[in-house]
Amino acid sequence: MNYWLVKSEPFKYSWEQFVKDGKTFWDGVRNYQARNNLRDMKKGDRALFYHSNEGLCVIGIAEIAKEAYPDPTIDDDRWVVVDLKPVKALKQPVTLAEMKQQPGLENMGLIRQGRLSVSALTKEEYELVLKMGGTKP
DNA sequence: GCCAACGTTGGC
DNA sequence: GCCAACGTTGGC
Repeated sequence: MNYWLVKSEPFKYSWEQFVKDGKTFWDGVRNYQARNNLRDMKKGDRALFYHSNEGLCVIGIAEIAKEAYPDPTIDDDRWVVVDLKPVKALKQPVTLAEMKQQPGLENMGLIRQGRLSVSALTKEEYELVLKMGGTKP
């Protein structure tokens, strides 16, 4: 099982909307590194759902429901999407500021390379963030 | 709204 | 294939 972190601007697609939809395909990735991460996702992997721009916090957990397939929204086979479904919200959102202060998270993709919209997490990082959010895996 | 970080593009 | 210019992202 692998662990990931995906970012979304709440204006564009919020956690609330995600929960309401029950499932979504993760499109709009136009960055090769992020794309490669998407391709590495396996069904059943877990991903933290992060709100950028507003909130600046990890707000919930998603699960990969379907592995990467060509982006249906554009005619360009360079880009792929994955299907995600919500698992649960964190009891307590974990903010970027908290994660920056947290020993053990200094190598997180989100902190080292803030602009990357899809990044990989280690199991330790993933579990630490959940713990900070008062949530059991 | 500003600015830093980073990726991409295009001229040579 | 290098590198400067430019565009985009996202935190502050």
